[in-house]
Amino acid sequence: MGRKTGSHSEITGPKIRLAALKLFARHGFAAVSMRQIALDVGVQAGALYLYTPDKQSLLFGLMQDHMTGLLAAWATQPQPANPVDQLRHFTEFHILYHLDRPDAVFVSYMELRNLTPENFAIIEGLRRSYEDELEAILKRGQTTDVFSLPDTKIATLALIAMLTGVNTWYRQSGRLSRNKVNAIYWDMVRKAVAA
Amino acid sequence: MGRKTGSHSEITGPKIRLAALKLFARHGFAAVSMRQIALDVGVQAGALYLYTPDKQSLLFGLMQDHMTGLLAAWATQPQPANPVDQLRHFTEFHILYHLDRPDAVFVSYMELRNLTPENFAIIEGLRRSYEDELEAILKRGQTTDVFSLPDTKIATLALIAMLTGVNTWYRQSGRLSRNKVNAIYWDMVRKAVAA
DNA sequence: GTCTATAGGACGATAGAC
DNA sequence: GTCTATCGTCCTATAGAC
Repeated sequence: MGRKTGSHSEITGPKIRLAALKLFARHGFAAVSMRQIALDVGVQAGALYLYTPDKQSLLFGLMQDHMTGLLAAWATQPQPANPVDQLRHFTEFHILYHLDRPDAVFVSYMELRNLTPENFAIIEGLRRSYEDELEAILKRGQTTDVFSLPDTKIATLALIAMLTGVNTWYRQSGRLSRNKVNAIYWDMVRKAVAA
Repeated sequence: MGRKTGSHSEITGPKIRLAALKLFARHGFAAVSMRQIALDVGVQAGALYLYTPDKQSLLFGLMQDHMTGLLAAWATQPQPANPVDQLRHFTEFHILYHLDRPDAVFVSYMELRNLTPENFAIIEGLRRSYEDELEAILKRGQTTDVFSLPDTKIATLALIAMLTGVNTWYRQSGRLSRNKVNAIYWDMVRKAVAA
């Protein structure tokens, strides 16, 4: 209660990261001050620098963790036998993973231009790795003639853009369950790539 | 050359808007200062306020002009007879119009959160109007059984997200012509909504 | 119409007390 | 580990000279 000072950093680091993610998603990296983050956490601005060397590193860490977490989660997914099932699994995985982390997704897509060139290159590499996972599925289906695509790379980007778009309109209180959303998008994805 | 002062505002207004659009797209609204815009235009910061009451109005004007321009351009397009041709025409129109205005598109999609609530409501209304144009096409095709969609509203949002995604990767110097891009996307759009 | 100058405040980051 | 206090810089917006 009245405790104004003392050592209670148990979870200050994570709290800072969570507050920064929320505020960056809501107002944008450049529009959020270190003082606002500190206020949200309940510490003074100077205390933030015990946990991050600067504001840029805070942003980069959030984006890097999101992308590596996404890749790691996909890597542990079971791999169905045929390309159609693989694509369905990717579609559902992508939608659910992204719906679960709207702030991290938003920040990772919107704040790329606020990264230093070095940090930008790293995040772009991780994003490319994720795109390659989907493109590999499309290529396999193309080879076995279950998919028909004029350009697998562009199809990859088009599908990811379409699927990630869910985050711009989905609301938990809306008329559609997550399963229903999955079904609607899978119907379009399946047909879009079909032979 | 040496002219440092005097009256030469002939095109200062448009120059300010163009510079602001470029800088907002590149660095983000919150990260760009009025001084940077003035430097880019070649005037002092104070002079900007002859053309805009404040920074917020500058942003809002850019976004409003983009959205009203988009709606006006679509309104003048010829309307093909059947839903399939209408959808193909919308697909090509959307891709080309957006590829021609990457900065305005980027700002209009990324800076929504930097609008005041009143301005946000206006831009959202314009965006909704544009979405309604596409949904009307999908509904007509659904009625005549040439399209089969579980949910026309979500299909609308999914298609627009997919098409607008072109702007994230297209480069004029790339391997694909705009016509080829149109063809690739139309192939996927056509199949995605097909009965 | 544009300039110079500035008011008034917020910013990122650091230093030193506790 | 957190605080208070502060440095030096930058910000938006305005006032008044030309």
